[in-house]
Amino acid sequence: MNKAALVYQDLLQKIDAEVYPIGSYLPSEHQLCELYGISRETGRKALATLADDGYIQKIRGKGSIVIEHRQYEFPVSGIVSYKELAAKLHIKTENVVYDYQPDALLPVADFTSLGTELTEAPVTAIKRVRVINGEPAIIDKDYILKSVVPDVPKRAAEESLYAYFEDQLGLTIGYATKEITMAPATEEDREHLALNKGAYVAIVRSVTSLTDARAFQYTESRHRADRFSFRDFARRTKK
Amino acid sequence: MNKAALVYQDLLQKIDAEVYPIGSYLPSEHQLCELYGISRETGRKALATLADDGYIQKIRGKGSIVIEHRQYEFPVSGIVSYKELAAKLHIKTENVVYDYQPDALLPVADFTSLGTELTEAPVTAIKRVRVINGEPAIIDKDYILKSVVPDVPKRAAEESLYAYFEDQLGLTIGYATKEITMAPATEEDREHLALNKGAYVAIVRSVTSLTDARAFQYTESRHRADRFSFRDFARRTKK
DNA sequence: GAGTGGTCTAGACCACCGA
DNA sequence: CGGTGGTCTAGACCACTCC
Repeated sequence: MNKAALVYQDLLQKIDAEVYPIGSYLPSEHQLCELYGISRETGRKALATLADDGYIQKIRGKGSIVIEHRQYEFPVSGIVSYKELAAKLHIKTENVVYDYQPDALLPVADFTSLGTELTEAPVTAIKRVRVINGEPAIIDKDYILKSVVPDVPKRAAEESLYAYFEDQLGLTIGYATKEITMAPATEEDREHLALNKGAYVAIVRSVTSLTDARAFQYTESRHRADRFSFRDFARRTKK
Repeated sequence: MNKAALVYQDLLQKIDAEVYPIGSYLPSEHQLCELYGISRETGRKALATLADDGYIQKIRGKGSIVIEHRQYEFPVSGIVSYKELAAKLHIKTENVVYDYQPDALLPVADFTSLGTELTEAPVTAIKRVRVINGEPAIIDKDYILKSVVPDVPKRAAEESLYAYFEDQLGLTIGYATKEITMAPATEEDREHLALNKGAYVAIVRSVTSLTDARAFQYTESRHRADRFSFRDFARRTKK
């Protein structure tokens, strides 16, 4: 880990432990240099990351004040493995794979010099129900490009896909785009999520890419409306 | 505007104009120094912002590749004034204020050394319907602390609250936290959004703060489910 | 080996805040 | 006025990619 990340970790831990409670100021940038034996720009990088993540607000002429920050929450936020979240929140969870197709096809948009083009790409298709504390809460439909991950064992889907990609295959997840919409529950939703007619579901569609910018996974998550919650922290961009 | 922001703007404009199309590489950091007459760290800051915003992916040893990025979308994304968005998207929009209380009270969580405490704070309370292309789409309920903004003219609510805060009062918006949930439409929702019984609404609750970390506005937006869409770009955080 | 991005430094000048 | 953060520089060393 680099110096800036170490300072970030240390400050964050001290914020959580209320060494620096909400409303108080962190040490000044000059003080951080002395405290950690770093240059000012390095300390500033740590502070910038804390600000990006919503933990502090920097105020010119005054200092960096600790602000109320978002908590870890369930179940949609950034790119965190479902299993990682469940472990952090001490939630009993289980994945039930109810459809597994190791050789499926998915229409994929290709960016060519002439524009977008639709082609069919070989994927592994997996449908799972996330059972939280004994109740079915989410349906996940995953489509994983075989050109990047040739084989996804059913066992990996029952455990954690992310752990399989990162720990077993050594892939590094880079970024994802997500879209949240909502719609009336379908027959399939009602069956697997134990919903009544007229119920709604929140739908989260996401495309996940590696750090080398290869998109390799498309996911559609369908959440019970009464269990769905999403939190976001946003900064005002200068005009 | 600072140099990094200028370079950011210029690169972004060239990405939009497909001078650097999706899948191509931006000039290297060394080349950026010569092109813009800047130091490397300044160029890196511009690139880092582009990466944060989801326009490029930096690949060590190779360069900065342009990736498919999220478009401007309606109606919830970052902190952008509703009016700003509508103008950018060329949408005909109108705000109908159907409730205006210049002297209301709102329970507010106070962070004291002993923990959180609930107190009642004087606010201006405003309820509006956002009419998009002639159809009511969103209810906004705004509560603005009188300790920060003593007076909110009804006229400002009909135009743009953000424009009033920033342009008229000289306040600078810093950041906001948002939470998205969904629930069955209430009687009030059905009346103002022209919904049937059994319909659902998406609810976006947000707290907005200034750059000096003073929270001053609480907003609850209730969206027609069939019109609601939210997009997000997230990077995988290193473990 | 040449070129790329990743990290870090030491120092400079500026703008803002508060006493 | 001293202390704070905001910006920018020129240079160094490293890790990685590709030929």
